Parts: sequence; C-alpha cells; structure tokens
Amino acid sequence: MPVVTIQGILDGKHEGKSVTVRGWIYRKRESKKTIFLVVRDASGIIQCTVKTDNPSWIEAEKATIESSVIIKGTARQDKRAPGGYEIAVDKLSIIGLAEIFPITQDKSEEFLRNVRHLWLRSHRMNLIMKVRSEVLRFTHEFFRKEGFIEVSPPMFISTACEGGSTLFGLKYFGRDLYLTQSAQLYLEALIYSLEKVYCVAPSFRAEKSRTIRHLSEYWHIEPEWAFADMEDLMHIEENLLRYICQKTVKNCRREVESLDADISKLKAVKTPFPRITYTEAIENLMAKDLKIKWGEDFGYDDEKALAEEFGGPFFVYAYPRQIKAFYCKTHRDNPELVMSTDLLVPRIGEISTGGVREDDKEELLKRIRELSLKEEDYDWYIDLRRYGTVPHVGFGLGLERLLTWMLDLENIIDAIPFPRTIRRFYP
RNA sequence: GCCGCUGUAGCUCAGCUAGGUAGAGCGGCUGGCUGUUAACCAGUUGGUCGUAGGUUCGAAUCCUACCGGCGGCGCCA
Repeated sequence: MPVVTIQGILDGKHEGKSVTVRGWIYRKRESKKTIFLVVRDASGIIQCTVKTDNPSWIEAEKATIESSVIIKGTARQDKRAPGGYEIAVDKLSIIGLAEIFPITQDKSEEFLRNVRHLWLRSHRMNLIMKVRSEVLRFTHEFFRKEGFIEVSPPMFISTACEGGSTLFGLKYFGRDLYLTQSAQLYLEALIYSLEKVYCVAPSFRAEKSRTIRHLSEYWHIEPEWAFADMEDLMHIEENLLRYICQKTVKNCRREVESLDADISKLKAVKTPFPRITYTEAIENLMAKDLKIKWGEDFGYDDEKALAEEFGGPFFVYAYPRQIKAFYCKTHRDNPELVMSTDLLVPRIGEISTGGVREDDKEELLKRIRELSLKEEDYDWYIDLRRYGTVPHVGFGLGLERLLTWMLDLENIIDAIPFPRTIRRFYP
C-alpha cells in the first residue's frame, strides 16, 4: 500500500482505493460508535474514522492531539466529512504518543510566541511557510532568467554598510566585529567579476523599533548590476515584483485564499509601477496639510498617505542628498539630489531601497568626509573606484515585508518561522 | 530614545473603581451520547493572583520599586 499525501486524497486521486498516510492528529472527536481523527501531514488535513468493531479502536482511544501516526485505510468521498473526503481506517499505529498539547482553542499572541516551535504546526503557519518558499523560488527563477549570478556575502563584517542603521557588535577572536546589515558593499565588489549578481541572505539591525514591520534578523533580497542606470534599476525591480506576484497567484492560489489574503491585489500588480519624485511627493503631502518640509525624510504617516493614493506598489525617487547614505550617486545636474529610489506598498511602507551607486572616487571621498566616516574603514570599498570603476545600481528588498504585504499578515513576525525582535529571541 | 497598554488556574478571561484570604469558560479526568464538524450533555480536577517591599486588624484589590510581554512614534527593509 503506497504512502500518499493527504492533499492527493482531497484532490480525489485515490477515490475508493487503499492508502497509507503518515502524519499527526490535529483534532479528535469521539462518539459512541465512531472516533473521528482529523489527521494532518505537510500537504493537508483529512478526517479519518475508526469504528467500534475495528481492532484499532483501542489505539484510536489512546491517541492524543499531536500524536504521530500511520494510518492504513480506504480513501472515499463522503459529504459528511469536512473537505468532502475521509479515510475509513483499517489500521492505526501510533508512532509517538503526544503528551497533552498546550495549544488549545483560546490562545493569546504572547502565548503563541512562547510556544512558537509548536505553533509552526498550525495550518496557518504551514501555509505561510509554503508561500514563503515559493516566493524565494520565484525570486531565484527571476534573477537567473535575467542572467544574474547568485553569490554568498559574509555575515561578519568590519565596517558599516548603512549610515543610519545600528549594528550588532560581537567579539571575534578578541576583536570587535559586527553582523551585516546589508550585503551591498560586498556585492559591489563582486560585480567587477560577474557584472550581474544577487543574493538572498540575512541582515541584522539593532534598531530599537517596536512595530509590526520590524525584525532584528530579516532576509534581504539584494541584486547589484554593473553598467546599468536608474531606468534599468526601476525596471528590473518592478519586473521582479510583478513576476513574484503573478507566479504566486498562479501557483499558490489555494494557500493565499486559505490565508484570507486579498488575491486580487496580487493579480493587479502590473508594470510599469507609478513613479513620483521626492519633491512631487513633498508637494503632494504639503497639499494634504501633513507636517513635512522639503529635505525631511518621510514619516510613517507620510508613507501611508502616499500609498493610499496608489493602492499598490509605487516608486519614490530622487531624494535629497542629506537623508540618504554616503554611497548614493548625486545627480550631476543637481547636487542636492541623489539617484536613490524607494519602493513602497500600502500599510507596510518601504519594502525596498535602491539606487545608483557613486562610482567616482573623488565624489565618494567627498561624501565620506562630509558624513565624518572613517576613510580607512572604507579603503577596500574605495579601491573599487580606483581600479576600473563602472556605473552600477542595486537594491535591497525585505523578504518578510514583502510577504507581510502580499499575505495581509497582521505582523511581520509571521513571515518568518523563528522571528527575532527586540524582545523576542526564544525559541 | 520617547509615549501608551498589559501580567489572576495548563490556556482565555472576570474580580481591582468604593480592601474582608479567589470565579467562569476552554483543556485534562470520569460517565453519557446512532457521523462528529473548534461536537454536545453531566460531574470532576486545577491558582494564593509577575517579584520584592510598604500601608492596614486584614491586600489580587491601595502605595513604591523591580522584572516580563505587546503596540505606537523615531529609525529602517
């Protein structure tokens, strides 16, 4: 008797046939003559019935919620079963008898976070993790189709990548090092060999942010591209988003709908995305009586107000120099502006930042001094402008922020199996 | 860094305003029930109320400090 997936039975592939399934008891209901075991495996959930005259009745009585089991029986359609199919059990074997499972119907956010290692078994987390996996697959597919080469940047770093963000320090054989906040500087080095590179890697931020859109460890999708300009950058970025969203609609419809996420929003992601300059955005916001002046960075309220207008992903570009990092290239015809662009979505705000990198050695040094950064820390990075510098662009996209938006998650912590936040690092 | 909220049985909460040594539902256990759908019905089992002080004849309730958790802003992806 072959081991089959529960989803296969629910899809009607084994109607009337003898099957074996392996999984865990999800729910249990008992009546005088029948025990109903709701069993889950990685693929789905199905009801199994055990009758009094079955020798397995005693095993079924013993079986507790979350016990692991092997079930042999007959798959059949039954209108009375949730999902329309069930297994009439011939033989039930308990592999691991579970103790009383702590998660029951009433559960608080705090409790579920404490038992995260067990909550991952829930149908909801199962679905989110599947979509996460697929989004990663689509990301890799997209970049490879576009000729990008995947590279592996370091996690231990000696100098900061971003100006503003806070680094996690650590002891490294007696020296002070940091956990990376972005692979960008290292990707920039790699384009001189490979031209088009990308990575999907963790980034660590010690910002003391307490919001539904911050993690201290998150996964960063970062491409870097030699001989490319701002137009190329925005183009590839919107194409990536469109590709991920359209493939998700196509391949993950069941998961997205089961999660009660708005699939029409994903379908609506078409290119080109709306684009607005920073200066236009400021004028727009001032007309709405929001308290912001040219030269200030957007607050969350500002981002929300802009996002409401567009209803989907959109770009803001050409920012004032003083609110962006040292490596951003200044507009040659307006030195007050840098060629930087953020991609924003409703509710979440920024999901990506990117731009043209400063490729002129003198301009870069000027910016490093302007921001009082230590020149010697960036010596290797400046080398990249000494030896055959090229115009190049790149961006960083937060995977979990993207998923939070795509799946309408209430909190970014559900986009990653073991979230790390300012107060949460166990389990 | 600033602001707000919160901590009572394994879980979800009530009780606290006007102090008199804890109550419900879920879960667990026992029994009942002709297929259940987060089954239902009955009984039963669970806690000294985050921690440490203080006020008081008496504190879960009032005061102080500390610890834990959640969210908002700022910052960021």
